Amino acid sequence: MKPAIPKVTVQRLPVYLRCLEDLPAGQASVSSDELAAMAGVNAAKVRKDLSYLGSYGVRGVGYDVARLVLQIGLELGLERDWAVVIIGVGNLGRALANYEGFGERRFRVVGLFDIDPGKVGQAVDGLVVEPMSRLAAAVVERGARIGIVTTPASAAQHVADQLTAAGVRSILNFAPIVIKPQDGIDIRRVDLSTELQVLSFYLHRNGE
Amino acid sequence: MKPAIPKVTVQRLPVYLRCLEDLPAGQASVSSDELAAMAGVNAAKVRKDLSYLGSYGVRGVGYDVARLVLQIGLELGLERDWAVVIIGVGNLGRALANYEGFGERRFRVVGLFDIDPGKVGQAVDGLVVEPMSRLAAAVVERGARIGIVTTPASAAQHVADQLTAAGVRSILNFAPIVIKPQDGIDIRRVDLSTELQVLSFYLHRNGE
DNA sequence: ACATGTGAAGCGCTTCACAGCG
DNA sequence: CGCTGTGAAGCGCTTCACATGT
Repeated sequence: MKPAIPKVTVQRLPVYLRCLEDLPAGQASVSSDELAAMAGVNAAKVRKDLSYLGSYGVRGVGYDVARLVLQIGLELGLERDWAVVIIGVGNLGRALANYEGFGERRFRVVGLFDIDPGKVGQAVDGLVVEPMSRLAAAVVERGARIGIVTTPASAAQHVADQLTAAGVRSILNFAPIVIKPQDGIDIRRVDLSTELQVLSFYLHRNGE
Repeated sequence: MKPAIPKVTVQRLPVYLRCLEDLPAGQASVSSDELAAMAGVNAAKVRKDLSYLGSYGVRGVGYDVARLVLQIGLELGLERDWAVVIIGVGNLGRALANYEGFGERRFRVVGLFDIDPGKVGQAVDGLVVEPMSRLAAAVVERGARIGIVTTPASAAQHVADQLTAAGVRSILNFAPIVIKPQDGIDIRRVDLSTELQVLSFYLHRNGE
């Protein structure tokens, strides 16, 4: 059996994919050196990462771009659509609902939900905001497997539990709190304020 | 001299800080076990991480909450204001300009810039969108050291170079491209679509 | 000749396990 | 006794260096 792909490699695959798509249209082949420069990593890492997908390079030449794009897409499960629901239609939820980058990768936003009756019924990017009472049924009907949480911190754990109960298996959490996943549920956290604090640490340390 | 704090620890400090602030108001002390449960890590990691700050725990008791909050804040450079500029006033840029979470940590948004003349002059969260021609002067005048890039991918590298030339030392990049930093410049990337692709990988791998 | 693929060494972080101390 | 602080072991990722293959 193929060895499991290391977590860090999984996180870099989308980066490589993006770099490959940014290559000039006519370029059929790419070397690990070239890809490494684009992705901001070193060449050995590129080769090791790609080797987990199998041997798709040609010695003395490089990697076939089209084949590599296909293979990374297959590995990431991008050959199919993924239905996504967004919970919390504040500024950030609205921005994500409108974000074109999701559609490019076949992530379809199939539902927007908010607890605020004042927001329910509003149209956002072609969807109508629905009440939380509709969440469970909507997740099942529309086959959503991914939920994006953009609620305030105070609501995030409860919302994640509701998503999980409804059948969502993966959650992208923008709320500034650590959500405790139930068994088998995969949660990724994006904390905007944390990112700035990390930058601030290094500014501070470097004498600012 | 105090040993350098590992990168991974730096990334966890903001999480601990948030957990400490979420404790009940009356709670003066917290154990590594309790903090670990809140932060979603194990207790040994908490103790090791906090030991890099110095010895602020009391054996048999735990950590003094107020003292730890202060100490982490000092380490992260949060005792002062940080001026931040945002480049690219699309949906995401607008959402970030309105994001209250930055202000809580004394990150002040002091400028919004966009290349689109149609956006220049618009008011967003108390600020007026300015043209790119004002960027360099504004960064200097207002002492900005952090830039947030929410432009399309095609503009991001050029914008980052302009920010760097103007005196910004750290960049938070939301554009879906790897920006090459000039020497001494610290760049963090937040790629929303990448996050979903990582989730998709594990869904796919787990049989969906 | 040239670039991949890969054992093996190197490195940093995680976890263990217990000494140290209130 | 309870919980922190920390050497040391364990583990996974990175990087090297070169054998491999075209």
